[in-house]
This record gives sequence, C-alpha cells and structure tokens, in this order.
Amino acid sequence: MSELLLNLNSVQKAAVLHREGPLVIFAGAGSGKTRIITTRIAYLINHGVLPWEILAVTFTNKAAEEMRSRAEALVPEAKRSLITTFHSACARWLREFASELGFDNHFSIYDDQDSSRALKQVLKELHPKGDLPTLVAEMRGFLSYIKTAGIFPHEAEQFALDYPQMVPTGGVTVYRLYQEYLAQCNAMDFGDLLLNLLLLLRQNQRVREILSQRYQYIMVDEFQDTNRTQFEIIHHLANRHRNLVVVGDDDQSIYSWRGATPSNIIDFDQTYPDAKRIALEQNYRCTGNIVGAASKLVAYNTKRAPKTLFTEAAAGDAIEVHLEVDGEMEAYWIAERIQSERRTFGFDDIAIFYRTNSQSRSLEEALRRFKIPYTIYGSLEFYERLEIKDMVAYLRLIANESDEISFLRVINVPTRGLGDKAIEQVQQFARQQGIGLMEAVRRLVQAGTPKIGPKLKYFHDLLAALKDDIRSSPLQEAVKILLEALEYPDYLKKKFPDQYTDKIDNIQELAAGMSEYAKRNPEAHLEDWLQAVSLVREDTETASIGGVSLMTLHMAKGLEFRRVYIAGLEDGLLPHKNSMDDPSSLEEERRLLYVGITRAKEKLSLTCARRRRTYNTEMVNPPSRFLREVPQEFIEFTLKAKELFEPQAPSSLHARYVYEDDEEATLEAGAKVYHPTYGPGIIEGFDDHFGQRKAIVRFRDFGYRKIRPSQLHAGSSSGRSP
DNA sequence: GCTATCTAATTTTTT
DNA sequence: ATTAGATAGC
Repeated sequence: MSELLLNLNSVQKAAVLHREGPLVIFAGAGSGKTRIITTRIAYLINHGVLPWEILAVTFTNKAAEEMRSRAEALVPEAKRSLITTFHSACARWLREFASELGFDNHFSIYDDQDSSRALKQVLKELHPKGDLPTLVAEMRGFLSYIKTAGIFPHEAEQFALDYPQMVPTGGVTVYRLYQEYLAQCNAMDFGDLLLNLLLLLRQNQRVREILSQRYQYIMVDEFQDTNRTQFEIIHHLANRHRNLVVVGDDDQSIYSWRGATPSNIIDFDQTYPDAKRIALEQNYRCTGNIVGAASKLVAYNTKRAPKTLFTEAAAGDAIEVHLEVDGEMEAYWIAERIQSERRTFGFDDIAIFYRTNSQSRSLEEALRRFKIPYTIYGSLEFYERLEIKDMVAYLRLIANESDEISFLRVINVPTRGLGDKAIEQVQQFARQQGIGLMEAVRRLVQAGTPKIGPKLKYFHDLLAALKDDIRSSPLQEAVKILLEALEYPDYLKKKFPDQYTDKIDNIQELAAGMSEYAKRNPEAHLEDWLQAVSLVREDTETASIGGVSLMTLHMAKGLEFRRVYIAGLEDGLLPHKNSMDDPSSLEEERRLLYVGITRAKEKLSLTCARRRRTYNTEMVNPPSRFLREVPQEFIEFTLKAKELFEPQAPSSLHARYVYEDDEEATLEAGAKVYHPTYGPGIIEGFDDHFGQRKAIVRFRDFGYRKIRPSQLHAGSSSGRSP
C-alpha cells in the first residue's frame, strides 16, 4: 500500500485511485480537494504515467502555485506536469500554434483596461459623435458575455436573432470589428486566450490531434466556475483519452455574473454519461459550529445539488454576531477584538472579508490605529499603475510593433509634442493606406511630413534604438535601459512631483521582479516575461509583509484562516442591493457568504453596522437577511447585538430595526416618494444632519438631495398638485 | 498641444 | 472621497 494513501478516508482514496474514464467529484468546502488532486498526480506518476502527460488546471495563480508545490513535494517529477491556470495554459498553446490562426507568436495580451481602449478605438470610428463611455461600457459587458459563451463573430448574427435581448444595438458588428482590430494589433484579450484556442480546436484538425493526444490525464479544479468556452476546450482536450476528472462544489459558485455555468458540474453526466460520481462531504477544516451554520445557511438555496456537509470536529466556539452603530465603529470593534485575542491568534492567522472593496478603508484606519499589521489583497493592482503600464507598453511595442494600444499609450510619453492632433493624423494616414500605425510613422517620416515629421522621426529612432539595445542585452537590463533612454524619471518628477518617489519605487520593484524572473528562467526572452506579467498579478511587496489579511469575499475562495471576521452583513451590502431582487442573484450572494464562513477553521465573527457611509452619503441598512438563516444554536450575540437583535424572536429582526421610529416606518430606504418641487424620487438612505434626520433622495430629474422627511409624500405622485 | 478644472461613476473581477 | 476621463482655456 502506497504511503501516499495513508490518512485518506475511503471516499478520498477512491477518488485518488480512479484511473480511467471521466469522474466528477463534488467536493464540499474543506473536504480536502486540493489534497486529492495533488495526491492523484503523485499516484499516477508513481504508477507509470509520464509527468508531462498530466494536465491540471485551476483558475487562480495562487491555487495553481499551491497545487504545483504540493504535488512536487509528493513527487519531484511533478514539476514537469502542466499544472497551471486556464489562461496561462491557453496562452502557451496559442504561442505554439499562433500562426495557424494568422497571429504572430509575439502577440500581446490585453488586460481589461487595454481592451477597453481597443474597443474605444473601434467605437470612435463607428460612432464619431456617440457617447463613448456609455457605449464602451455596454459593449464590454456584451463582448465578455459572448466570449465566455463560446460564440464567435460569425455565429453572433444567429445568436442575436435567438436572444435579441442579450445583444445591444449594433453589437454583432462591433464584435466583428473589435476582433478584427485586435487581430490587426496582433493582440488577444483575456477572453480571446480561451476563445481563440477553442477556435483552433474546433477548426484545425492537426492542432486538435496534437493537443488531445498530448494529455493522458486531465484534472480541472473549481469546475463550478468554468464557463461554456472552458468546458468545450476541456472537452476537446479530453476527447481522445477520456481520462477527465473534474472537481468542484456548486455551493461555491460565485462567478456566474462572469459567465460561469455551474450546470457544467451539476450536469456533467449529460456530456459524460459514463462518468463516475464521488461526493466528498466530510469537512476537515472547520469546527462543528462553523460547518453547521454554513450548511444550514446554504440549504436556503433552492437551486443546488443535494448534499450535506458534515464534520467530526468538536463544536468549538460559537459564531459571534456583533452589531455596531456605524461602519467606523464596526472596524474599531474588529481591530480591538484582534488586539485582545493576539495571544490566541497571530496576525497571520486572521482574515477580514467584506463584500465591496470600498469597505476596506475604515478597516485599514482602525487597524492602523491599533498598530496591527495588515495586507490588502487585490485593491490597487500593481500592474495597473500608470508608470508600470507605461514601461510594459514600451516593452510590448518592442516585442510586437503591431500593438496599437501600446503604441497609442507611449507615443507621447514622455510628452514630445505628439498630441491628439498628431495621433489623429497618423491614424488617418494609416487608415487611408491600409497599413499599421508603425508603418504609417515610417512613411510619414520618410515623406518629410511638415511639423510632425521630425517629432515622429525622433520617436521612431528612439524606438528602433531601444529595440536594438534591449534585444542585445540580458533580459534583466530591459527596464533600466528604458528608464535611461526615455529620461522617464525626469518626466515623472515633473508631472507627479509629490508621488515621484512612490512611482520610482514601483518601477524599481518591476525591475527587481524582472531580474528575479530572468534568474529563475535563464532561457527566457522578453516575450516570455511579458506573457508572465500579463497573466500573473502579484505584488511581491505586499505579499511579503504579512499580518492580518483583508480581502473581498470573492478573493477568499480557496483560502483558509484560523480566525475570520466578515464585516458588513447588511441588506444592501450582503446581499448587495443590485442582487436583492433577482432570486438567482440572491442565491449567489448567499453562496458568497457560505464561502466566507467556510474559510474559518476555528473562530468566526459576523458584524454589521446600523449606518454606513459609502462615498459621500450615509446609508441605513437593516441587518442581513442571511443572519436570520443561521440557526441560533450556532450563534452567540455580543451584548451590543443582543439588545438590538432580540435573539429569542429572530423573525422580528427586521421589523424592529427598520421601523424603529414612526418616521422611518413610512419612509424606509427604497420607498418611492414625491417632493413638491423636485417631483418623484426614491429614498436611498438617511443622514443625521446636526441632529436633524434627513432622507437622501434620488430624484428622477434632479439627482441626489437631502430632504427633511416631513416635506416628502409617500408614493410616486402627490395627492395635491405640486 | 498642454494643463487645469470639471464631471460622472463607483458590486463582485480568478485571467 | 476618490478617481479617471473629458472639456475648456492658456
């Protein structure tokens, strides 16, 4: 008996030992699913499977990294298996076969910001007078949806006929033009990495043969979050050997708004009728109370595969529920609590989760006041910072001169007299001649175009020199060469005098990361590094600081902490107000809380605030409806919460809170009101204005106003004429 | 063409 | 409050 299998329960063992054919594993939270995948990889390798015949895909770099290192710890050969994210696997295959699609294998990868800019270029030409920001926003949503659904431009027409409500006016044309523009730029957005690979697999028999032959054993983690495109890719890859194991938990599906279809896992056996099915329902992570609360909560969902998570662990501490007067006090309470428990839970053991990023500010302030170290995950992305984007854009343009989005970004950075007018002239010339922007620059320089000719020549020569210089130097020098050639520090100092040091530090960090990368991958070229930074976003600086972890509930998936706080359990925040009216969105909000709760190994606190300032207005939200769905037996109310919650009568929670006094009884948030001067509006919240209570009303025609409730009539029109 | 000022928009966002 | 992006004025 292999020692790998020690300490596995019989169900886990069955999952690991599964050899041929499709298998779907429903793995509840904390049931050891990463362990199963890694152990299975090790087991396969120990039993004659070649490491490079194994493919394991996940969604996040973090998860992939974890999986890779754990598998390697079991068998060192696992480092030759392909254990990575969907996007980076696809990017790798696309580089291999780019030419089959008419792409150069130095193609750029566009992040959301780049792709918005590309879309803007397309729309600007199509609707010169249109409201660009609105159009871009509308089309972005449509494009990301249609790409995750695996629908190609040539199929979009039919799709628009079948589902007209899903397609904005002109959407089909924009989709086609956008894809053409990206092809012209030799660039792919995140969606294209998947979609273009799917296109290859569908149309190109040679590629399909090679890739489906290559991987004997395929495993996919977090399968509930796959979209249709990903499902179809996996289907093609696994078609030959049919050794496909998918692992997931429909209760943890929290990305349906991004095209994930949990039916991929729930109905897996419709595509694979011979699929075996294993359910892992024993939780090894959390205490009894935490598991109990989470299961009871998620059981309120109507759409889910039936299952019950259980544990043999002791009940442990009760789940703490606390209510505070406002968001600041809530944060203060959490910080104080962390401080008082510091002998039991080290700062690294603790996480605070919240629904929206904007909630992090008050938490940060409170933690700072208590001198508690913390790390915020995923707020200001390192690679989205202006100075980093500038550097990366230059390097991209050097690797791929067709990359027009990078071209447009850097042509006047640092400022060199090539503003909107000049760019317009270059673009128009390019359009006229049917050539790329860089070629247009070359010809305009050659033609000795008046005014902009010399400036363009400077830019062109600079770029050419940079290209030579960087290509002939070791990779780790690239950023340094750029900085000097551009005199970029001077530019930063002039343009951002007070943020200068920060920005230079960031660039230093980029350069350090680059050196590190070059050291680890001695063979790597600029293109490899560019791909890595496009797909991996980690801020090495913040990652090493440690302390209490702050993140959104979405980011928390897949992680675990001994001690967890979830802040802002209020109707309007969790569930979020945009998701409260639609039943299936509401269920997703519930799953979000479920995910948060099940991250806690030992102790959990749920907090909410009566009032909360968001942006500039004060909102009054009732406690989350989800709090009522957690049975009282698992909960301990803090003193403060007790008087307000009345735990013995949970159904009165709302009533007591919202209708606390007569004024709010008739004018609660969300109520339609009518004002004699401003006309119809909706109450968004309340504000205490020097002791006087005012309603924050969003008027149909006059925007937001703070109004004394006595001036408002209930309903959408007044009985009297205004 | 560049800079300063104004305005609108802020759910979540693995890649 | 904050930020990015568009517009108006130098």
